Amino acid sequence: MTDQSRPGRKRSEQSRLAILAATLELVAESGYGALTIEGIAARSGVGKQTIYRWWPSKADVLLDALATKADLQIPIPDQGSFRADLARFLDSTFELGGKSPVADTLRALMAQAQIDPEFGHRFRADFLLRRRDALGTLVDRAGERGELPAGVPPGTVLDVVFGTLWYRLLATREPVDRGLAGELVTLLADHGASTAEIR
Amino acid sequence: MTDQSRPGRKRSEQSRLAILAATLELVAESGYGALTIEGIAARSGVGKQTIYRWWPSKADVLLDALATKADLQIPIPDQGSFRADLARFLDSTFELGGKSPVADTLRALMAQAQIDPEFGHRFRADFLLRRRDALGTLVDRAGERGELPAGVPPGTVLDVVFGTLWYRLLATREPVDRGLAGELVTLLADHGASTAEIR
Amino acid sequence: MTDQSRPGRKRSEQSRLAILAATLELVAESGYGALTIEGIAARSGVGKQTIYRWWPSKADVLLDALATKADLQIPIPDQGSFRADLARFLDSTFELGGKSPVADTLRALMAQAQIDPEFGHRFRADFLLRRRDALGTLVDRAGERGELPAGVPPGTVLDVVFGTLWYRLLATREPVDRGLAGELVTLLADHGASTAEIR
Amino acid sequence: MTDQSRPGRKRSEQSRLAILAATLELVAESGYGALTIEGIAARSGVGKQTIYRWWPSKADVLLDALATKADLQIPIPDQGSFRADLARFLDSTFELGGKSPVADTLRALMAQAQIDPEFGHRFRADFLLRRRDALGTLVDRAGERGELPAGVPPGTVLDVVFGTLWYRLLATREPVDRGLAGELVTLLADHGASTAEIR
DNA sequence: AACTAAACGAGACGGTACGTCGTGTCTTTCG
DNA sequence: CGAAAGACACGACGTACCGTCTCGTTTAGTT
Repeated sequence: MTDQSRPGRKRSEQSRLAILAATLELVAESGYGALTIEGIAARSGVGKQTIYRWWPSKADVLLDALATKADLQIPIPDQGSFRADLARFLDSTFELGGKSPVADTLRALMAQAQIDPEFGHRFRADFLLRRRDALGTLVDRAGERGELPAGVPPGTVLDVVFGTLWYRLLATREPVDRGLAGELVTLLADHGASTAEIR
Repeated sequence: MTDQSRPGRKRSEQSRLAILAATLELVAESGYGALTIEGIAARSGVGKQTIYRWWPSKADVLLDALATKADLQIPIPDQGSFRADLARFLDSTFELGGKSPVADTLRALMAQAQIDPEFGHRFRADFLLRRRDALGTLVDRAGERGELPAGVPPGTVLDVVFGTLWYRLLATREPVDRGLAGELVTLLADHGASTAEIR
Repeated sequence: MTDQSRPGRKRSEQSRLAILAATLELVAESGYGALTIEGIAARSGVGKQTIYRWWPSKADVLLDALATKADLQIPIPDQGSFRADLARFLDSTFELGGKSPVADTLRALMAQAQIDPEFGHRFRADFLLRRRDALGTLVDRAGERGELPAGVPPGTVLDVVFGTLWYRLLATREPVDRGLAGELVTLLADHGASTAEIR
Repeated sequence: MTDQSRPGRKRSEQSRLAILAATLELVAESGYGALTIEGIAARSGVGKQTIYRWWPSKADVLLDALATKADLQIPIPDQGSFRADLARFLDSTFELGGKSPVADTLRALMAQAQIDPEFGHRFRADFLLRRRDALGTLVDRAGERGELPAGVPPGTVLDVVFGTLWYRLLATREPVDRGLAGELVTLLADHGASTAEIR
């Protein structure tokens, strides 16, 4: 398969982990703006070439570090109602991504994705789209059940949810927490329900 | 005040405009990632010091260039209903910021605001908050009239609107156009109305 | 003795020759300054370790290549007179070392001998001294016959001969040919003879 | 002329001297093989660019350092006889170039001239040819007076002198001193004279 | 009109990081 | 166990920009 046994020394898992750990440390200490390949190599006791061999940019290292450290798996709940499913999804998403170390990293990655187009493609495909698809499953189910707000396509519902989340991260820096989750649920999932009740 | 007549040569408006023009040209040609103070100085035929004298960073130059070229003024409509006001606000906002040269610049500035904290403060205060406050006026009026969705504070309405806009710019790269405007109006302004009508 | 049958795979003569051939090719194509162990290994289809195992430096590889390709044996003539012996020695020496591919290599080796002291020792002992000793035999014989210029010790005669040769190679880049050979013979071997004739 | 006043900051003489001094120190401490631009910059407290701006290679820096520190001017004696002039020329030449710090540097430069063809041209034109021309003046004068060995063109006399000097420096590492000077005078300048006296 | 003060272009400066190349070593698989 | 393949830590390369600092020049007030 991909793991075919070739001649030559194998990739050092020890170096890989040292690089990812050093990257997170450095970002935590001095911020993404001060992150350099040179610095990662020095901190992790690794040659620069070893980094360039396996990652195309420092942002990719950071994305890998984030994915390796924080398990970014997204549970896709199925509790019968969009209201409940969305609430649970937002709670676990905000729990993971709303707090300082992870939130800071996400901000930096989204920023770098704007500045470096090649990384932008990778970030969208490997990270943003995955999470979007996870929520997309919930929203599609809700659509089939008629639980979505009228006149708003499913894709736009996704944009509203993730947009609000990212806007708080990037622009207002207000907390991304249960309060916001509740308000989004109210906006997107309660209306249909209450309308139904009215009928 | 600031315009006090001091001895010495005055700031050269010609240089200022050359710098701003060169900045926009360079971003359009090669993207923000390739923008350098060195390059701006060379393109505009100006000494580097002249740039450092008047702007704290290249992102500030770009923000200035954007503000000088594109009039970023936001009309604050008042047509009696939130539905109409929001629609008009979104139309003029998307008209301005949804198209390529301006949208690219906004992306870059939002990115830089994440990476350079000092610029981040200025960008939020000088750009993001101004636009937020403009919409805030509409939303506050709507709130007094009871036109907002129940259970969603005004601030969150703002987050939803701008969040969705920015998310499309930054993450999905789907068009930010009248279609999206209509959907947001439906989501945020129709519900209360129809509810009111039902009653 | 050295050829004793030891356990393990034997040194590959094929690899050895491929390395030496690749070395000469690369020097001919791009000059000694561009010669690298990495390049030799790539060109010859050999692992770097195989080179490091058998030669202490790239200059040693080149010296080996030169010795293997061009037979650097020096005939030591004995025709009864210093004049005739020196002439023949110089002719065969210049024939071999005065022309482009060999001369270029000799220049590079002499250069490297200055920069890398360890190779310098080997180069002097294995190459320079051998040739010097060959001529030394002739000069010693001439000394016993009283054919050397008065007041010039045998060692200095050697320095004059090889010095002039090397100086043309290294500094003036003028041809090292029969003309020069004749002039050296005149300078070093004719004087005593003509003086003898005058008496 | 060349000193035309151009706009912009002037070259820093302080940096120039610090670079040249650091270069000589480093060569003296660890040898030319360990000399790096990086090291010179670090030792002299200068940016690397400042070195690259003014010298094309580290060998050029070293040549400049040698020329600036040791006055390499060559007095051209004129005492009426080749014998006396040559003796004086060799004495002052050997005095300057035969001793350790200068001799080591000369070895390195001659070596680098073989490996880097571009530096080779400069070294020959700026250093070797100058010294050769100085002695050439003496030899030409001697030629007009009939003081040169018969059958040996003036250019070859120069090759013999400098060749012997360089050969001792590069190959045998025997001292380059008054003894050698005397022997060269005997070989090249006594013969004609004594022959003349005999007649 | 002379003087002072600031902005200007040009460009050298000390730095930092870049991404690449080559070194010599080590590890793995194959013959 | 030699030899290919190739990953590794290391160090230097030469370049690009950074932000600062002279320079000599130009342009305004202020004496």
